[in-house]
Amino acid sequence: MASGRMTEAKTIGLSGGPSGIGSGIGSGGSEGLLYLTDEQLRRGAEAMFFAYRAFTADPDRILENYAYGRAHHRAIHFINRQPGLNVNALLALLGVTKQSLNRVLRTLIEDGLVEQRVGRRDKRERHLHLTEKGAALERDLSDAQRARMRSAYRQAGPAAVLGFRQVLEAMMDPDLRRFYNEGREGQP
Amino acid sequence: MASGRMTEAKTIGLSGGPSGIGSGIGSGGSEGLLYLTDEQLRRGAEAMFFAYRAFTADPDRILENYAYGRAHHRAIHFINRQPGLNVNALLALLGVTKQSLNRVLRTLIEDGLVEQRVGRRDKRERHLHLTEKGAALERDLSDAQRARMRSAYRQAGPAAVLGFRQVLEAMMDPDLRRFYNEGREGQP
DNA sequence: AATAATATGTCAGTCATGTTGACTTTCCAA
DNA sequence: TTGGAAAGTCAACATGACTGACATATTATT
Repeated sequence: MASGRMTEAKTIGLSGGPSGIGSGIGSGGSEGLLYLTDEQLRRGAEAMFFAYRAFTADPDRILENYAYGRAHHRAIHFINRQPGLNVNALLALLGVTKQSLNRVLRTLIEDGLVEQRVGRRDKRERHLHLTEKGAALERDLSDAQRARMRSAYRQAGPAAVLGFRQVLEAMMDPDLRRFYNEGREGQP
Repeated sequence: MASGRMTEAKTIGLSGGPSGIGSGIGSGGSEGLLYLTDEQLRRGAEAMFFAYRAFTADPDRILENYAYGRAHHRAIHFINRQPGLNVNALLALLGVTKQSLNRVLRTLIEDGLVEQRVGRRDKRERHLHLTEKGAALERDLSDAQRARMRSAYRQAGPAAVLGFRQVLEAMMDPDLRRFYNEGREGQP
């Protein structure tokens, strides 16, 4: 029982009217910059919120059947993406403390989803790998997540997808953007 | 002290090499659907994760100075967006239980950021409004968030922004998409 | 060889935010 | 007048963050 989402929670059904907050933009000139108005940006933020919720909902549902949560999913994702990475690297990607990661990692190792290998060059390091069992869960989770992504990509089309990724990339912290783009400088 | 993020947490500094997971796509024909490969979709998911983290980081930093967290931000956002909405409507937008919302809402009301007005037609309903103080915090928070969004939008350009929003919209749950689009069927 | 620094792991305590379940009060509507 | 809806509350609990302190290997430096 990891999450246990949405049982008492209400489903939608609004009532009120519109609001009208949006206003001018700081940086002068009217050269077709309507997409930069406060209102447009507020809408973008709201879209991020709603989309992210949907984006995490499918894997969360799967995780409920295990004793795992979103934190486990993230760890599994990055270990799958970069097999053999060490704990510090994973820590940096996840942006949490080692105490927090440790709890997650311990259960994954105990349950035989993740394997630690002592570093050859530096024996202090533990290199992380998914076991076959771990890889199986990873596939389950990312299949579920990809299903929604694929459907959204299809609906929006390749040009939109390109823009989607450009904006997301521009939003990231530079260090993470670097990691995100690792080994594929060519493709946009 | 709401969040208290990033003090012990590490900064980036990776080591390992690339992985190479991506594979074929389920749905046959090679009609320029390279953007739908598993690897591309995995990358999209990762981009969502990194971008969302950056997206919430700025308001989180502001919230640290108050006794508030992200949950308060979300409540304030929607009350600002749709002044006068009732508790049930807010519940549906946030997707949490009323007990969970209540805790947040109570502190916001006690601290004088949110005002409840008894419904005129239905006196059971409480319509929620931001006070001047609440509106001030909302501006602070959304200014911070918008700064990053604006910068990302500028870097990516109007065409990318259009695509960005199309993909996010396609990812949302239908009910929330309806709310998201409320009162602006015209504009894309 | 001794010492410092690094990588990892762990214990203990706290906090924010989510959850269930049970129950009350107020009020609308059939 | 009675049933149900909207709101609010109490209590208990889970998860995943956090801090601080400390232990153990192992590598790097002096």
